[in-house]
Amino acid sequence: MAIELKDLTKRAENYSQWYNDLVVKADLAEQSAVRGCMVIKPYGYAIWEKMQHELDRMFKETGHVNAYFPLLIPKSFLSREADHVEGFAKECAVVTHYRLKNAPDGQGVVVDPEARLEEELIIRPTSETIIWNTYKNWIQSYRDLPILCNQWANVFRWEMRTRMFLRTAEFLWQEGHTAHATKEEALEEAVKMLNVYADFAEKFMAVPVIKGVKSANERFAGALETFTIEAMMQDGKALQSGTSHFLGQNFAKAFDVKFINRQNELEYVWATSWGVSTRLMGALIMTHSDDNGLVLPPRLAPIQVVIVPIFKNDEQLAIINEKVEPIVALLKERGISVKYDNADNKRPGFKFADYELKGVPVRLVLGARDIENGTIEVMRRDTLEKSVEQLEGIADRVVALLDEIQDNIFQKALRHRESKTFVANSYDEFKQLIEQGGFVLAHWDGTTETEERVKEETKATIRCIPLDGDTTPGTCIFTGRPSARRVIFARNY
RNA sequence: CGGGGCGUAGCGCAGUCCGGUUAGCGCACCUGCUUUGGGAGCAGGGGGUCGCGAGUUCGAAUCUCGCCACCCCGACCA
Repeated sequence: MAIELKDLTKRAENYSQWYNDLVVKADLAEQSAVRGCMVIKPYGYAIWEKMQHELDRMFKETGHVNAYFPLLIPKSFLSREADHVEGFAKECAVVTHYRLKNAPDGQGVVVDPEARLEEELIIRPTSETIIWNTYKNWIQSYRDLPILCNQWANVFRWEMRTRMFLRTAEFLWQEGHTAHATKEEALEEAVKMLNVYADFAEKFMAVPVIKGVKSANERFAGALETFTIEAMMQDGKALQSGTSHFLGQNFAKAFDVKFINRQNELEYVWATSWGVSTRLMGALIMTHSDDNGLVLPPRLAPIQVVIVPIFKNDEQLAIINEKVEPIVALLKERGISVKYDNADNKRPGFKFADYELKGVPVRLVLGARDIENGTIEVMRRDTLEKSVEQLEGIADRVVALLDEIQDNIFQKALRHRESKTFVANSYDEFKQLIEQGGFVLAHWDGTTETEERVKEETKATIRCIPLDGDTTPGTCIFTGRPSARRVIFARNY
């Protein structure tokens, strides 16, 4: 991990540069040889696994079950829903053949032209189509509803431009796909899952989010309504961190999924879909990290506590080992993931810097001095503050400290968002505020046309129409026409 | 897909303009000794199809053409 400390501040000035140079090297991910795809290294994957674990638990608590659907989708499926195909057609990878053969010139292999597929297959950019094609066979009666399935999978979108974690060609995600007997129930489901996402973001990732509805322009291809959670990164740009879609009967109609309702009438099924992806890793990194590296929320940190011994020889280490053992046991008892790094091939200073880079929330240091005094050094990653404390009862204080860190980084991110959230009452004011970065609350006349014009002129888009907050009507900053309420504008990733 | 940049050891780079000893430097790696409370010091050592393919030339990391990949800005998107 060849990170020059003196370079970090400099790198932080250019966020993307920092992001790639520091975070990628911090054992999280690296570009693979495949265009726009990423390798997530073990430490980074461990963070994703923690996220998966918590989300999966929350999905199950809300009555969902996991299933798995095929990676390859017949091309014709994509064209069934008009908006959907328009939204995804431009970024689909297509499988055309099923066999290779030895090259005629003996050099390597070539695609066997004899093995052309009758119908091309699309590598799923999202699974609505193949899932609804399957649901058709699962649903006959209102008694078969609702279907509340989630899938953990990879998807692939041939993006023109990729960005590590935020927009890779292949990414990991979960996609929930539900089927309901009534519109009300489907809408309720979409909102319920939005709330699950918001809870996860705030309680586990310690990332404050704004829940809202997307404007027609930013809506998911094929949805009637898209709900979103929007987070603000440290540079003031917005990041769409999760979406939940009310799909109406669009996919049911496209795939002819009908059911007999209680009145013995044939009716189309109502649908939702919702997803979060490895983009959340990007959100986590870009919300909390500092010049020393990652800052992970304790609830998602693969290693929550690291213990570093300071010793000059084996005898000293043996004494420290003895002291550390019960601490490790006590912490594990309390469900804390703890690593005791007593390797003698790296010096303490190196370990300190390394675990900071990896974002380990709490570091305990124990040396001969502490053994003598019955003390232990405690360092918290969020503030980098060190304190010397009594060894006695340290496990309980560490547990409390982890909670404190979790809360502190959330509050810090919240304060940051609040300090960069502005109200604009004129277009001039709006342009100036957008330029300095952050969320700008402004009145909008509700038209796609206005949104497009503002985007062209300022690069800012409507991130969402918030579900909560001020609903006082006013006049559009751009056209002066009536506006129902203020919406959030920002530049985004 | 348009504009710009870049590709040389695991990582970061110099060398390229103006072709010419054995392709360098820092970090990392290996060995030894000394060190160990904030990224250790000294000594020695290993590691390269210079992105790929053609071409020009007595000679190419260096010049020409083609291709590929990555980064940044746009358009597109989670």
